[in-house]
Amino acid sequence: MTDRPGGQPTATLDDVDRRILAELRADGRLSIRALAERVAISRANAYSRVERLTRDRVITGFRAVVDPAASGLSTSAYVTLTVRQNSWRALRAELETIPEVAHMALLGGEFDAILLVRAADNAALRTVVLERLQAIPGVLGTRTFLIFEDAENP
Amino acid sequence: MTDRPGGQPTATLDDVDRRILAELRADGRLSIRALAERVAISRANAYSRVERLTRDRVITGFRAVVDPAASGLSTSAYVTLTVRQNSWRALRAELETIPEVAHMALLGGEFDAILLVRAADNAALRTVVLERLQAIPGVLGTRTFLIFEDAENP
DNA sequence: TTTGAAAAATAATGACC
DNA sequence: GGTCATTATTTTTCAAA
Repeated sequence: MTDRPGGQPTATLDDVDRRILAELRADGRLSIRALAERVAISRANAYSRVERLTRDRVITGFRAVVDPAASGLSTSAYVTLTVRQNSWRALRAELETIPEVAHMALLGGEFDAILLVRAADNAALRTVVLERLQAIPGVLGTRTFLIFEDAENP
Repeated sequence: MTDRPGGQPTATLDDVDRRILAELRADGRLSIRALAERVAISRANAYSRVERLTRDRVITGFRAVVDPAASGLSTSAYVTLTVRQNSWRALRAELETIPEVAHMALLGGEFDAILLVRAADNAALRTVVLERLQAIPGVLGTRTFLIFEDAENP
């Protein structure tokens, strides 16, 4: 059995665990009662499994999903980065200070990294790209792809 | 005041609303009590505001965040699509049937669309790209960018 | 909007099978 | 793992200011 960076052993999830995760991804506010009923296990079992999954960092959090447009973020874009070094840690730390960066990924291939950026409007997007991203040491270039429409799967 | 597709009027969010959204994005399981305390409003006020934000679809759901790697999805990639027509609705409907597609976006620029794909392993990713995505009518080509590491912001 | 009160549901724990 | 019982919290609604 291998270990993950967090130190917890890589749990082997059984079918019940997977069903619990599916239910909680669909509705993170399910009560333990309702969860246990849907997965057809006891409340105590549901309780201990959710606790274990949370402790082992399989479940990393519970979040409200907010509609970006409805909450004032009307412009979204994917921005690819070409960077000089392999200092992903430093780059990531830098990117985490930019609230408009919703998701970041280190890539293989033509682009070194790609960012999902959500901003209030085109001007704010422009500011993020030109004044924040291109100001980061090591960032050699950016390309911006405006998002016309997007959706999560579920 | 404009209307959004859903039919609800575009709510003008005040500062209290924004603080509520920030708290619930950080912890979607905050009790109304704790939320009211953190935002420094009454329970009744917190209750009615969360209800309104949910009714107006500013809050679109509550989800558990599951670590893809820890839950058995060890390979992630961004896959760009070049598509023939502008039938985004049909394409989107097709993509929604592929569970490995976590996020999809219709783009402007060199690529027509981009997908965040999370699969069990490289073989599963290959199957998704070659047998599911390239089998969709109208999809002319794909490019796959493997993700070495990724993170949400918060 | 706030505060207080109160009923119903749920969380959380422990004892025991 | 499951079941039962118990206590603490929270939700949810209502009334009053």
